[in-house]
Amino acid sequence: MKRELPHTLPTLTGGAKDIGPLADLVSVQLRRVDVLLTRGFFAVAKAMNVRSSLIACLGLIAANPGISQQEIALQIGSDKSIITSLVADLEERGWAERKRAARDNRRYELKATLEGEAMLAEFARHIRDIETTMLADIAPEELQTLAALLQRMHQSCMTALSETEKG
Amino acid sequence: MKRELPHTLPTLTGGAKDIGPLADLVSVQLRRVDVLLTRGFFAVAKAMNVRSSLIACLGLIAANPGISQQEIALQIGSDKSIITSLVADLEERGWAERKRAARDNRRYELKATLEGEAMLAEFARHIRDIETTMLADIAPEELQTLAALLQRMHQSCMTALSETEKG
DNA sequence: CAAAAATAGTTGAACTCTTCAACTAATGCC
DNA sequence: GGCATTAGTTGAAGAGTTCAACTATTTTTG
Repeated sequence: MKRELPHTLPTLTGGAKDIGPLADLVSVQLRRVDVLLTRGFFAVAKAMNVRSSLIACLGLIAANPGISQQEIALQIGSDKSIITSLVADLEERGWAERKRAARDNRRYELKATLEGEAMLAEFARHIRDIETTMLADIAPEELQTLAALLQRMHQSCMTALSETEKG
Repeated sequence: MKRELPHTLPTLTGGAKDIGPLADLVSVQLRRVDVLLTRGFFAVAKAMNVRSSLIACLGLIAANPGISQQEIALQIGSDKSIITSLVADLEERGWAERKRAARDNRRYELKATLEGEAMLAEFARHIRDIETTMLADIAPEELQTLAALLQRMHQSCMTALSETEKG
């Protein structure tokens, strides 16, 4: 039996430390929480014996049937060669299928299987449980506010990035 | 000159995709934004020729003079062996110093040099600029609300984790 | 229409980062 | 004094990423 959590947990020695002169940066604040929440994500992934990137990949496929590997790579922000191995893995596990696109024989059209969908649902359920525990002190309305804000932040970032790209 | 951004940018093919059945998870929403914001962080780190973890390490040292490598490892959530190489790197660059603790000759007491502090300040300035651009659509009050909420979320996560640990 | 350019996907090599176990040295405890 | 614990170092093994080269297919274009 391996360790359940990917990192040694911060043991809060002497309470929370000052995290330094970068503490007022949004990206630092965000990451600080993300690191903790992601522990849960990794723990579940490990318990279910999958790479966490596999989940992200399958999630995209389930939500966008017919998506190509190239599009997944762009969406996830990784190299297409990585998607090759992820999709192969998904296929072996019977969670996704790929068939050549009718109109373009280079592309694969990916879709999730029923088993894949079920697996995603189970995964999501576990994560939800962990998040409920971890965010016990935060009111549901606050989480809704957060979700809406994060949504707009994502949009704002994407806009800025795409302008940088062409500019 | 290498690429400025660590990943190929999502090219928004056909607008934002549905990210799937995990979309309502807080950790997924958070990570989605974090990934984008972190691009800026990595870009600056690369431009200044440092590993981003080096910055995190130096930030902790600057904020907590006399901190030990062990404590840094706990705080960052990585293995102590990694801190060894990070601190060695910081020392070579003249950004931090280590001397043995008077009361405990096993520990190092780390502190940032003036150059280290200056470097951190410059780094923070660059990130702030990027964040300003990326989050142009978000009002300052909203970012303050976010910061406060993230602060409480972090606290809530830490509490939950420490209970899991002893329970 | 044929040649050239671009796109989807695969493969493998180099690189980085992380994890883990083994080791030294110093401290604390009975 | 002997034994367990803690701080730090080192190196090997493993996972993940980047990158370039390659095949096959489509699109562009002269």
